[in-house]
Amino acid sequence: MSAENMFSHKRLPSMDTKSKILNAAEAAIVKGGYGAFSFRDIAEEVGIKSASVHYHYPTKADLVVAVMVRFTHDFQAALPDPNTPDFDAKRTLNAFIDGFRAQNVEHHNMSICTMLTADKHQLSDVVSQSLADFYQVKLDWLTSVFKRLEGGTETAAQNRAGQFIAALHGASVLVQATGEPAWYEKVASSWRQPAD
Amino acid sequence: MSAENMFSHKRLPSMDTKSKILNAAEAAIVKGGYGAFSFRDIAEEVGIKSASVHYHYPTKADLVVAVMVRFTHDFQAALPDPNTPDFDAKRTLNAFIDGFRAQNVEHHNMSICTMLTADKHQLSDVVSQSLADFYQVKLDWLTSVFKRLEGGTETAAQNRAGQFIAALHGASVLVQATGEPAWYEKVASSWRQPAD
DNA sequence: TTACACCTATCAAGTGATAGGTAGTCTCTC
DNA sequence: GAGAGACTACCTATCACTTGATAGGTGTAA
Repeated sequence: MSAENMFSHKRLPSMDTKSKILNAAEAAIVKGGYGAFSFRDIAEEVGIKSASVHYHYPTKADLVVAVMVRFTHDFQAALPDPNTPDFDAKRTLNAFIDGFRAQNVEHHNMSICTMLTADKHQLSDVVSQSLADFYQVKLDWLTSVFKRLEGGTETAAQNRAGQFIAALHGASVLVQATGEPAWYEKVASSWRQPAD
Repeated sequence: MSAENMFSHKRLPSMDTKSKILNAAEAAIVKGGYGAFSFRDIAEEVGIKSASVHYHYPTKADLVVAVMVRFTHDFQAALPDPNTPDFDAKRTLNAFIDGFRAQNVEHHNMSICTMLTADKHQLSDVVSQSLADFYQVKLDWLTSVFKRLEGGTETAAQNRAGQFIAALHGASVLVQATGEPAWYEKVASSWRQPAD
């Protein structure tokens, strides 16, 4: 999978109900977090009744876990493998920066993981775990990328991965809070890799 | 005001009702955001009835704006002036990093501004504005600090301020999401200033 | 006939907000 | 200095509404 496709795992308009529910829930979480959407909101978006949403996902925790599991899976599937000979670390990192902006900043949103993290105190353990799992996947992959990019120890690469994630997430907070999308590039620019 | 006191604007235990309400609301927002607390929660915390909270702050928007206005005011009052001769930029920046950790990370919370930013889609305009105002105060001050610290153009210092804020906020997201407080220092370490 | 995917109807709990009452205190006037 | 009025800071009670969740019915397809 090419680096440009990392964030472009779009869904087709016509899908089964379960997927439509997950799509609606994912969009709702991105927009307002865990507490800001209801089963009725999701139901209306999908075109069914709220009881039918409960049929597919009995509780809200079930629903949100399912969203995070799918999100993590799709995210992971879209990432190029840093352990292949033709892996281009610089291009991949730049593509990641662009992808993050395209998915979050340009849609005037924060990432689904930042939103759920903010709501962590009201999440059940299963949901918290699915969130932590996603961050682990992301951190592990970025650690490999930075190891390819800069060499050094595992710990050093891990720290760089954390700093990188923090920068992008923090940048999207800044954009949201100030309403000035330009902040994203100002923050991300220090992480952009020059072309060979 | 010394750099060490930037984040230590603590309230005394006995205060008037209005302040108690603001204290309770601030703590509640930090814990769960805009949607995760009710007038009844605040009332119980303060020891009055919910109608009495409405007496002091008619609507939820009024209450949250008051919280942010007080927070911004106290924050601003606690910042040392970067335009004095004896201003120590290095020490101030390190103290800021420590203060941010003490107030947020060590309490297993994210900052009140990150929380409200995540809820931005459900905030009324006045609340959004009070949030944006706070970020402006913070960015302006940090811009001055970085100008003292590194020199360069206004724009360069502004970018550095944004990168710095993003790093700290992103770090606290990472800490919350993973449950590993160590991430804060790993991210913040790259911003720490060596002693003279 | 059985499983599936929906539905209607309803529940108890919690929400922000309002109306209107009450005790205490302050201030002005005679 | 006593009484009247107004103001303050609470209260009880209630409103309309939304929430997550459940029970139980309906149609359809294998």
